[in-house]
Amino acid sequence: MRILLVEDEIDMATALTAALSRHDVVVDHARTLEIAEEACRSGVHDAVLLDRKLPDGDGLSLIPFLRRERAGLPIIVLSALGSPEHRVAGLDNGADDYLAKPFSTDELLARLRAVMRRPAQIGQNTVNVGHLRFNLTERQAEVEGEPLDLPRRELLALEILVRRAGRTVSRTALEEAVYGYDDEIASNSLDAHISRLRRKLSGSGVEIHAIRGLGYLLRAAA
Amino acid sequence: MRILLVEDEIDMATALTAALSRHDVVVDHARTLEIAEEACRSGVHDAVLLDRKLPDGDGLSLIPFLRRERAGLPIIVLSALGSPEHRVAGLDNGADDYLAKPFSTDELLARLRAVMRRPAQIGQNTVNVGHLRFNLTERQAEVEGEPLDLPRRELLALEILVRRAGRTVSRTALEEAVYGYDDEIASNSLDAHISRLRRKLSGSGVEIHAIRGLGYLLRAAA
DNA sequence: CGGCACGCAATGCAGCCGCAATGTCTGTCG
DNA sequence: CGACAGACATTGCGGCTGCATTGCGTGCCG
Repeated sequence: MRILLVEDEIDMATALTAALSRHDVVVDHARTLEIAEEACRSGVHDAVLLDRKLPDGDGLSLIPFLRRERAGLPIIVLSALGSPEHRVAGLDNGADDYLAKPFSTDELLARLRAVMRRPAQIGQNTVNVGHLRFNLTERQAEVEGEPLDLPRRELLALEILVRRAGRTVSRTALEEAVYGYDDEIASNSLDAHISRLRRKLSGSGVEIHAIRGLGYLLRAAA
Repeated sequence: MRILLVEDEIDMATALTAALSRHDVVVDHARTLEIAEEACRSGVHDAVLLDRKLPDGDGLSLIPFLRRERAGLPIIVLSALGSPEHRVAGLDNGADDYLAKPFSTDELLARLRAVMRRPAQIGQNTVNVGHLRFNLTERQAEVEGEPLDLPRRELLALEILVRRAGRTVSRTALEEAVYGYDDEIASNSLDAHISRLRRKLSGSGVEIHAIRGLGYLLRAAA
């Protein structure tokens, strides 16, 4: 686990870093909003711990940026401003949790864990099923790190199946995704693509089931 | 928004219900773990507020059940036990947030909002009966997490039975749902589907009763 | 021109489902 | 109380539909 700590007081930062390190959390430290923005761009962090009183503004003002950059990134506000009004402000500005200083390190860690265990890969653009990983933005599939080159139609079919992994996808929905609206296909060529996909996915821990009369369904192999 | 409040102190419960109602939150109140379990099965709630000291045990013991029943359902623990150790215990038992009494209603509401805006609870339009879970939007049945693949007609029959779980469904209503309006069936094939369904549902804690002359009824096994 | 993608058709196959035969139960009536 | 009738349960069979797979031919691209 690697987190970004946005905090200007050095003592606080070093103490927190030490405490978190003892629990195998890697901490990157940013002293200002500006540095934090920069650090966040790397996209390597699993969560953000955010102080409010910073040299260049209120920590809360960073949240919209974080949400735009990395929707779903857990954000916990750490602040000496601990009144209910402050807490509400923090949460309603988009933070996932708000912890008033002083706090116990154990509680911080527990809240980190709580916030991290929510359904991770939503808002994130890669989906894992079995040993298959599918990057939705780059439209790239890989099996156990090995990139899997697929022809266009098969890729499109796999994409929609993966997007709705574990749920049945109707045949028409698949056809729409694979062929688009323009050219309608009057044969079983979709079945052919599925067939080839299956072969290429054998051994990836992923199965494509046919639900007779309803469509197809992709899921992790039993 | 509709939430389940698990709390045994009547004063606390009524005060909370009143406060939440003013913000358009519908509150269902359960006084014990047992009642809470039952209420949760309906699957209508968007979040759970959980007290710890309950007549029949620690509220935390309900969390595994909730997670099994409705993964991703937001859970906020409300407790007079407010030490860091207690908080850590609550969070590490699977709660999404932990709020020590006394707390401000505004903060509770803010935390509710925070916890609810997390990856839009995947359209969980799902009904639980016994160990059977039926996802109405995806038309997918599963028993204790294990997906249950059903052929079309059986699935349609199960769907309408589940939608009206605990109430009898007339034979004609079933036929309409299963066969549609077009082709009328002149035999007992519906009975056959029910029969096969029953076999596949054996051990799922669900029974399909025949109400002689009236129709069928699905409910949790005794 | 060689390779790849893909539409298409042919063939094979599995399983769903309608159907009917037979069994079981319940309520009613003589 | 016994017998019958009607309703539901269960099971096997078979046809037919819909999916799987493969091979071929065409067109696109390098």
